[in-house]
Amino acid sequence: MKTRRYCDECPIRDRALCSALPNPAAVALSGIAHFKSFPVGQVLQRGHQDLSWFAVIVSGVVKLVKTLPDGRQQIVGLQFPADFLGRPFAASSVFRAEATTSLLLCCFSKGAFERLMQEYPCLEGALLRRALNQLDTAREWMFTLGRKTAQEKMASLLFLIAEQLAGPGKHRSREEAGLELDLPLSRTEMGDCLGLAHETVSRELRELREKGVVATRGRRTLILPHLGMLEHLANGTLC
Amino acid sequence: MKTRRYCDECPIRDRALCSALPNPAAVALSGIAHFKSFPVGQVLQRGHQDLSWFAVIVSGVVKLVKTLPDGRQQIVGLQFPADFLGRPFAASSVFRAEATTSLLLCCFSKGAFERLMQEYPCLEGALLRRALNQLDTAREWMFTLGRKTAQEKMASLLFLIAEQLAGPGKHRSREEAGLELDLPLSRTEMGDCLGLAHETVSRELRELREKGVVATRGRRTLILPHLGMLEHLANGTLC
DNA sequence: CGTCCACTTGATGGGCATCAACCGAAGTGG
DNA sequence: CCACTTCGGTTGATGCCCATCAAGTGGACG
Repeated sequence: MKTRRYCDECPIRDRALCSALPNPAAVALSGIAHFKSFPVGQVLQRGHQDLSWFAVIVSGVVKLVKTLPDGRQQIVGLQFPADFLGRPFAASSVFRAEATTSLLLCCFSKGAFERLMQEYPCLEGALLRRALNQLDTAREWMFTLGRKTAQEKMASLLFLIAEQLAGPGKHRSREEAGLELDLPLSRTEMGDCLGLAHETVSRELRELREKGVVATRGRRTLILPHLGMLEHLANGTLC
Repeated sequence: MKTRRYCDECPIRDRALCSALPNPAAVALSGIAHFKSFPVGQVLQRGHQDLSWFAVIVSGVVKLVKTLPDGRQQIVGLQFPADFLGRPFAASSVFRAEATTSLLLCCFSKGAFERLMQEYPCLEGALLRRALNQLDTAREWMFTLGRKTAQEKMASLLFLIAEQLAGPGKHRSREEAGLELDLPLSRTEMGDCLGLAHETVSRELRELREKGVVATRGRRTLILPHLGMLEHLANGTLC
């Protein structure tokens, strides 16, 4: 479950937090890191409970969820490989964090990480850049939630997933036959991202299939023959 | 329009960025600061255009807006006194920033501020704390947009505004007769915050008035006789 | 082979958008 | 100072998008 690894083999070495640090800080960081793996559905953090670790996602996807006592749920963040997990400067987070796929994390203990932050202030700078990017992403998503139609929402989500999982440098498939990827979310989880019912997700996915923008194989495999079209649908710049 | 002031008189001195800095950094920051005022509706930043300044809001409210070519609009952020404006580490912002009230800003030139960030790394830490709080706020709002009813949305917005404008230490009114404040937003702007039509905002406001949770005087004055009730309505923990 | 669960598909209804008319306050020009 | 315009806001009528309820399907797994 808990192992040390050499950073040289790390698949996200080029994009993760550590890549943004000058050498001494990166080496110090690697000194306190441990790899851990988790199964699908593993709860990494309960809401309003304190948090004794930080981590970087090596592979897999994590959802950040807010739930109301009456059962209403909304996914307020998706974290992909190279993203940072945890909430510096707060004992707890108000959101629940849960693995939507099997997961490999590069973990740091809260104490050790914070000591490192004091020693190497550049770490704060690197975290700031990431936090600001997350903020931009969250705000873009607020538009999606508030103003887009169900179909535009679905297209937006699929496009976002495609960008993250098969983005620059990660060609999981031959480009010609269309991009192919494994969906890291169930229909219900997609609905929770978009403020939609899972039935609506299913229906809109069918619509997209009938439009030829999307194809599916099984429940979790998605084929995107025309990313440009998908992006236009997502942004309402078509029709 | 552009004046220097002594920080001692600054009404947000206790909460703004500068208050989080050790003395030398705070003094250096004050050295590059200039006060500027702007009228209602002033556009501070066009989307996708570069940004040559940073600022802290001294008084007034700023909205961050995303607009689609077809006219759909969503307010993705509200910035209140003591909040930071600007987007470090990016030449431009994708969002438009506009004053929803008359405004007083404490401005810094981008270059001078960035030089200061290199000299005093603690500045980055202070910005990181603020960015993470903004991120939490944005994510809470994503739940509101995705899963709440129109009435809960209205209650959430009024509660958020009340917290910001009359929060800890800012008693604008006698507590007994109910909290009283000036709304910094028009009906349409409230709709743009909530993903609602302005007609719906108007109707839900009437509902809240009829429930006795809210009273109004004129178009912009809001009276909140029962903040606790409002909070419960906002969170769906009533009914 | 049977059970379970994620997913799909259909039927119905409600919440909110949209369109339209009206109102009052603030500003404008004569 | 008053008619006119403008604009933000309110209220009503209508309809559509999507939630909800319900039933059915198929794949995964014991």
